[in-house]
Amino acid sequence: MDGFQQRREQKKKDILTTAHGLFMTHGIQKVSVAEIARKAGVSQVTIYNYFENKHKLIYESFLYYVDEAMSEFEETVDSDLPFPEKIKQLIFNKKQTAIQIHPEYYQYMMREYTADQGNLIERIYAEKTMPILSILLEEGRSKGYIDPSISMEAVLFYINILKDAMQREEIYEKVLPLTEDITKIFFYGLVGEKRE
Amino acid sequence: MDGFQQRREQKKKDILTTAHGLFMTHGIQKVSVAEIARKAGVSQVTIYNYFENKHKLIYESFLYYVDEAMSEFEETVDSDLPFPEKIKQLIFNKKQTAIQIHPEYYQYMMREYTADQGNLIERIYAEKTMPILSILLEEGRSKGYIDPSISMEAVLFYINILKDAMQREEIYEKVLPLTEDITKIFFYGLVGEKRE
Amino acid sequence: MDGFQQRREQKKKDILTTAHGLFMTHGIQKVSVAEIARKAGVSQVTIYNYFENKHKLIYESFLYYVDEAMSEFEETVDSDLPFPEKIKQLIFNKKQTAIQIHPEYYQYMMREYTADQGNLIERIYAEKTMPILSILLEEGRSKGYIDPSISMEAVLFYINILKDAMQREEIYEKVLPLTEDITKIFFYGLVGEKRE
Amino acid sequence: MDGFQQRREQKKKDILTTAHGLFMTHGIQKVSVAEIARKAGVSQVTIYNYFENKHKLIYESFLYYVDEAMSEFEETVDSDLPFPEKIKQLIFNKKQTAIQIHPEYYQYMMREYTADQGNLIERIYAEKTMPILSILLEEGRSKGYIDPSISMEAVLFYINILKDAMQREEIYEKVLPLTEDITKIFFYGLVGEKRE
DNA sequence: AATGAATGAGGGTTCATTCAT
DNA sequence: GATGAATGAACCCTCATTCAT
Repeated sequence: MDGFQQRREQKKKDILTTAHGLFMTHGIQKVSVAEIARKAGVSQVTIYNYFENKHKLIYESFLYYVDEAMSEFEETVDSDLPFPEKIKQLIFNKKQTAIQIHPEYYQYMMREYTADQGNLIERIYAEKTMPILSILLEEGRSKGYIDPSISMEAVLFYINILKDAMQREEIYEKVLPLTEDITKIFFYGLVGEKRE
Repeated sequence: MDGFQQRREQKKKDILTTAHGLFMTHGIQKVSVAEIARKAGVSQVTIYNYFENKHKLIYESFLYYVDEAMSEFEETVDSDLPFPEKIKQLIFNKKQTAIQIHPEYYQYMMREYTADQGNLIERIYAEKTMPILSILLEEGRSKGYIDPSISMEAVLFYINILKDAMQREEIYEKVLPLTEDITKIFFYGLVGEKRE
Repeated sequence: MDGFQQRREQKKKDILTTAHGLFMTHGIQKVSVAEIARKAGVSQVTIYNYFENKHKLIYESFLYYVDEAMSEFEETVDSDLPFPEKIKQLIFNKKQTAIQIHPEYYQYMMREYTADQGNLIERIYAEKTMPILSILLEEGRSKGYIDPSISMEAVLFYINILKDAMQREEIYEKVLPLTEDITKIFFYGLVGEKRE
Repeated sequence: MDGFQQRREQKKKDILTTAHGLFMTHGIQKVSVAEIARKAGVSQVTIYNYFENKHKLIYESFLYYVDEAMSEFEETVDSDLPFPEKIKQLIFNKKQTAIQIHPEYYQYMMREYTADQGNLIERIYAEKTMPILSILLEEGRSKGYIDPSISMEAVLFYINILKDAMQREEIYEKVLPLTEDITKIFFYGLVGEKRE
């Protein structure tokens, strides 16, 4: 990739992250292309040169974000933390964008891509999330942390919704003090750990 | 309330439910006042006569929805189902709007009312959800279903996120077969029910 | 039709004629909706309230124009001028919009409506122009002005292209002095009237 | 002209014909410089290097087209076909771009060059079309095909409008079966050839 | 109280044209 | 001389809101 290509790629990335940031803060529909352009320091038309559509921009910004999320996710799973720590990190580590698709995007993608690429999201889960996750859960099972009768899907579901909740600033702040309780419930359930 | 007032109230309710329905299906920002007016069979101006703003309309539509949700919630709690059934119903009964505030509204409210009424949602939780929920959880504790060392907030949190997930059509469909597993995890955790 | 309707109808007509006028002078694509609005003394949005689209506006403006043209045409045919005079009037009377569809519209309609309503224009010819014209030509034949072996289509074709040419300001001016010659050719051809 | 110049000239011609082709198919205003560049396989800027303006490009493309038309026209006139055949060919030979200026250009030129070069078109007629045509018509007269009392302008006018009509695909197709009738009218008029 | 009509402001998108390499 | 990148201006269109009846 030569200098041209590189600068182009860089600028594209700049626009993408600017857009993504704005989308996350103000929602997708409320952010105008003009605003993105202003904040990214380029002309509106430049954005169109790179992305053709607002739609496409959202789409690519979404993919970009998914990619980032996935590599972070993989990193955690591959790390040599003890299993419960990995789980905790997955759920509570705010920096981690991972696993879960942010509701803002989710809703947008669902609304706009129902027929065609609605399965896009399913594909991402099937091809990216699940494979990595299954490694993690296998580890959990083999080390006796996970009831083997429980399906992987159900576990993923819980991790997802927990992660999802943590993504929301307001919730995150409020439940941070509850970290211990939440983890406890996750591992031992409402009934609690009362084997003697 | 005389006939006039009644008809007025009725019309207001009509507009409210029409609006709410559209908001849930197409998102809040995508629904125009004109569309609501058309579907409710009134003029746009009538909507303004009743609600002053699109903002206010959303706001009232939100409150209306919360109220409905709460009475349904209360009903379940007050019923004489066994405790685990109540929990299941809370989480999986699709008809139940209850407890949880729909993400669409949530996001909107958060975005628009940050400073002022951001606490509105907190107030709803504090004044409506929690009191009812605490009754339910007290029952759970007294009947030995809940580890007493776990905070009510944490339990509410779980119920909330589970409920929240169930609100999303796509998720609901996919996890319905997982009902048993999900309940199991909720009561006994990842580790599973393996006492002595 | 009550007062409301009437005023509405009138305003619609105003916009229509304004638009038509501008289209004729500056071409269709060069005229912006904003310009029409300005010249018609209404807001741009009002135009959209009435016509939904620039496309639709053009379309209706086209139909409006065709209608006008047809009634003028009919009037001439029904008048009690002698046959050659009718022909002359048809061809040279500038006020007459008649018969022929203006090239500007023609091209636009053709370009945009190829598949669907491309036949729209043909339909207009078939259902409106031809019936009236056939009356005229029948008269011409019966009075010995027209060689009966010549097809009606061929005559219509000539009238059309002559009329068409007259619609163009620049040509009209230049050929007005040629009126006699042109008529002569039309009736007696290049070879001229040199019988016996 | 050296190799450089030649290649330059060739590229210019390529752009010109590409542009001309697109103009004829989609209209002048609807074709963007970007589209021409893409189809001609050059950069947009290259087009600007050669033509300075879209305007100028149109203009040159117009001249290019006129030149071609004229040489074809001349060829026909100079050929040794019998006079009526020449006329027929002039009118009906589709390949012939000749004499007549295509309405698309005509309108555009008229609209943009009204004051200044509006006479450009007149000049073309005066300096190019008429001289050639007059040769043809002289031939027609001398051979008894043309009533000498008819002005050359009037004849040119007829040929023009006939040619013009033939340029329009839709019309061409429809009147091709009428060839004989149209020619007949052209030579003998409506009244028909009824000398005994 | 209710409506049809009207509007200012703003959003996405396209285009002819210029800049920098 | 040729190109990829960038842009200001303009265009079509939508929307929440107000006016007049």
